[in-house]
Amino acid sequence: MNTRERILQKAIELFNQSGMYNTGVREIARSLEISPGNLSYHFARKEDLLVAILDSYRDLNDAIYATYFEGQPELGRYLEMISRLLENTYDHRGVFLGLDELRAVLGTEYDYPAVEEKRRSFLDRILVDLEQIGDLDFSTLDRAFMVDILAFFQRCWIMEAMISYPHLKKDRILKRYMRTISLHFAQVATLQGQGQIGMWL
Amino acid sequence: MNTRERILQKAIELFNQSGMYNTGVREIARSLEISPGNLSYHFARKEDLLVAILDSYRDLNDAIYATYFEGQPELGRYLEMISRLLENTYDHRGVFLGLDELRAVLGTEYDYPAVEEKRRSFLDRILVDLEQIGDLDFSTLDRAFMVDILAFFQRCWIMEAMISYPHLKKDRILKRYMRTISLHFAQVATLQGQGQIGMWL
DNA sequence: ACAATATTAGGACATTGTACTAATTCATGC
DNA sequence: GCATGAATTAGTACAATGTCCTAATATTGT
Repeated sequence: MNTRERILQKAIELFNQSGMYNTGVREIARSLEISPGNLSYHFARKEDLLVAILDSYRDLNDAIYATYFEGQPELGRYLEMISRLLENTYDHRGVFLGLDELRAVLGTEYDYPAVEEKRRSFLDRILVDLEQIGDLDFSTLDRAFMVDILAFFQRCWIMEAMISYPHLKKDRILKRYMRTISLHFAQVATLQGQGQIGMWL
Repeated sequence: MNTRERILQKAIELFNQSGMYNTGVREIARSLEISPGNLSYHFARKEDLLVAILDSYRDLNDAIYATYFEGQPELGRYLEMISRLLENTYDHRGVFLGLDELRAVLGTEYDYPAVEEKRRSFLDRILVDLEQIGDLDFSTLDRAFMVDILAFFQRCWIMEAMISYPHLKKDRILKRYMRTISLHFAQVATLQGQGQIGMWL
């Protein structure tokens, strides 16, 4: 692991621990036993660290989606994928709490609308497939509204989690929010689909 | 308006504009034409500003709830109240984006779990009333789950709004999220209730 | 081996939040 | 009317921060 990667790893760790604003670049450098100037060489601005972490987050997310799309559509598999997405978000939670900086970066270095659009189109495609194989049924609830709900949930849950349940362990938090999202799916699941939800409730 | 109130007002304005972390105490002082020392006298730490803004937010929220509870329960009145709650949140949005600081303050000066618990109990009480008068029907969707959904929404919408739609005007944003919440109510509204939702869609 | 490039260390700089002191204003007693 | 004490204000000092610059060292390619 080269220096750049070590810095990134440590930044993620410290940001998750105490937040972006409470973690100084000197603290990152000190805990890696490198000089501030060295850190500054690899990441000129603190913002660059944030962008790099966001990239890492997005790459892992993409890989998780890719694995799902390789196999057959199935509600059970989809929920499993969501749980991996939530875990990835949790592991990068530090950057999602520095909203002030995040806002500054979005729209410049990081193309957030594109990420958002991809998320929505993936969601829609997945729901269509799940309806086709008979796991879901959108006769009582508009599919577009379901996409809205899910997209909103996936964007925001980590913020609520860190504010409302900062003391809970990772497992408990993930379990809690997987339960919530499963309840949403229970609303639109067919009998066939219901069978694949039970384990998350 | 005394100096303390002027500072508070300006802090809310500047925090909303550029976020907590991008607004220095000297900038607040300069735009009020007072000395940094004077500001430091009224608010020793920047955190104290945040706490004061949160207090202002909570007081206005309480007043809005109080007005609703003075009258008769009705879905239309409730939605109107929600729109006022959303507006109040929007007007204090600056502090909700400084999540790092927010987390530090919550649990010490500001009793967030209490606020949260109050919100949930109010929500539950309101939904019970609306079911009783025949505007809502919770035979298909658990009322507790509806409380979860609404509480989650009210906590998080402003963060999504500032990240996803930073360019939109206040009116458009409020309209958008009132539509979303109305769609949630449409799921559990009786025919009698449906009539009071239309104007928000 | 040497030249060119990449990496590292150390420190300078402006800016930040905060703390301190002295000056000024204000309110309240007589 | 004025003296006294408290409240408010201004100005500045301080440590810590993010950023930048320069010189030294390590690495690479030929």
